[in-house]
Amino acid sequence: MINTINDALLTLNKSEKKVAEAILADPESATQSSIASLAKKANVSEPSVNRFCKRFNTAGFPDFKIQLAKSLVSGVRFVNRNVNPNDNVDSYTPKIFDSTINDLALVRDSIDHSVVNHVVDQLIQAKRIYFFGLGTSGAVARDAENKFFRFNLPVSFHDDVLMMRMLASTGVGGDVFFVISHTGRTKEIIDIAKIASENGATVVALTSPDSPLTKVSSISLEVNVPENTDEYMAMTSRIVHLVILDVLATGFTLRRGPDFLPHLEKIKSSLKPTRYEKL
Amino acid sequence: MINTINDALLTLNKSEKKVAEAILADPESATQSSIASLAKKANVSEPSVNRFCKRFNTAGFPDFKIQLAKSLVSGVRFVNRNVNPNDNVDSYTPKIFDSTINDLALVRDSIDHSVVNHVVDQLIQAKRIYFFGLGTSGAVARDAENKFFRFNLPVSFHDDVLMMRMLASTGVGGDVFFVISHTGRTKEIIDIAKIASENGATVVALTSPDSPLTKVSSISLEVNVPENTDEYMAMTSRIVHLVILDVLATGFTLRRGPDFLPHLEKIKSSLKPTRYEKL
DNA sequence: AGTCATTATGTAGTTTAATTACCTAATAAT
DNA sequence: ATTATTAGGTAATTAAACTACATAATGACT
Repeated sequence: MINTINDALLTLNKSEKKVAEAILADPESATQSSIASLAKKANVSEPSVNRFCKRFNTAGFPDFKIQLAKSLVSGVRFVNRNVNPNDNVDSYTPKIFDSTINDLALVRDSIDHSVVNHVVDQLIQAKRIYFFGLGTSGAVARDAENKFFRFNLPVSFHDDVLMMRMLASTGVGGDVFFVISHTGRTKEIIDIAKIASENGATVVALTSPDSPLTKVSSISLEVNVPENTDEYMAMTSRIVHLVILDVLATGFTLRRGPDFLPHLEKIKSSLKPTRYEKL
Repeated sequence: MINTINDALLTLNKSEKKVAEAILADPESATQSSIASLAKKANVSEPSVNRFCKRFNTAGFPDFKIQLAKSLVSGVRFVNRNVNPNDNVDSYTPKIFDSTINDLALVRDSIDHSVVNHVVDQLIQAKRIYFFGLGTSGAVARDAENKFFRFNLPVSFHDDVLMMRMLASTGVGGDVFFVISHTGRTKEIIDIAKIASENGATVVALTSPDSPLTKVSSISLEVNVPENTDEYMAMTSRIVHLVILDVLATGFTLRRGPDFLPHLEKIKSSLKPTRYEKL
């Protein structure tokens, strides 16, 4: 809801914009105020508030309040301010969390489930899976390896472009090259994806929409995370990527069916002797 | 809310009980109906509904509806949070996102800011930073390296216990060993932290509360993420760890002050030639 | 630049919803 | 059985929300 309002900000009229800003400034209190008090706060008339509500496919103000209240529950909180030089621990800590949560919620609501399903199809059929990533995405690829090796099939991650290139050139049908790149514009990575693709291997891209990487891939999981314009704010795309890999791993496990669970349990319990018992 | 109403059922009057039952029969529709229609449905008068609402510490019927609506959102998400064998893409995808978001929101609201600040203190003073982690936490450590090397000080990550042990044994004051472990019970890791600590180095732990690791560390960032009991659900602690490292990096950048920003910009732009231009 | 069309916004009135005050019925205790 | 007390409903009041209409602002086309 908050995101919807935020997105609509530019398309709104002057007074509707005022209403939007009044709500965004303190969404929680908006859910508890009357149409009159909100109108006053936004310096507009009551019907303007009412029209604003109807614009967002709600029956009216009370219904809007309920929708808004609901949307606030999920832990998603709106961040209208970026981290700035005057922030202290108490202010920047929740900001970082909120912006991450916000991005996750955005992707949760926009991700194409059919593509997810299609990628799971490919992974299930794979004879071998390679996770490729550079820099930050290298850490994501590493995490993916750690997750997917549990499925009892040859999995590896690589963050060395020469290695990637060699592997891509020896790729065959049945191999899945899972290429992770935030920008999708890294030349080396695109080259490598192209080589793998030309060899008949399946190339799955986890990247941003309409990037050059998507054009040389068999399937693309396109994630639209707003670029961080300010220097202080962290890059959240890698977190979103990790969660998407969790989703894929879950889809994979479900496809494998319940007979597969003992195998996972075995891996889990293999670590027991390395740890101190819980009291 | 639903549970509260359910619990109160026995203590309620006859007509209030009718109201309660009418709401429990279809809570979702209750949030969308007027006091009149709900009264009619429960075969009571409107003031009875109103009295019912006030009994639950709400301002009145509209406020009650909002509270109820809120509780339904979180309730539904919480109860159905676990992935089960009957889930399909459309159901497991938002579940994974939601559980991650929930955990992030929990930690956001519970993390001790003074500890965060203290850790930033230590990192700022560090002559050298080592990030240690095994398995999944290895990927987190790797990501941390990628983030902190930008601060122009010697940073490395390690996922090899022998290497860690050797580095810990040569640790001195001014070194910060940043040890990441979800459980905080891995014997090797605890040994290593102890060695580093005994050598006078600073040991920062990113782990779960009251774990053995916290006892051998100088400072502990304690993260309480519910253990994943079911086999399907992914481990979200590593995501929380990554966000906490984002928070620390942000704190670090802010401490360094605005004079440091050009340095970060330099690193950022160094990657330009590796990428295709954005159209 | 002026006129007309269109959209935006506010005012006032109407309707609907919610609350309060009060009264009657039911229950329980003496 | 009578009275105190609580429960519950009716009706009146108040407040909130919505609608219809009027005016203002904007923009397009002479």
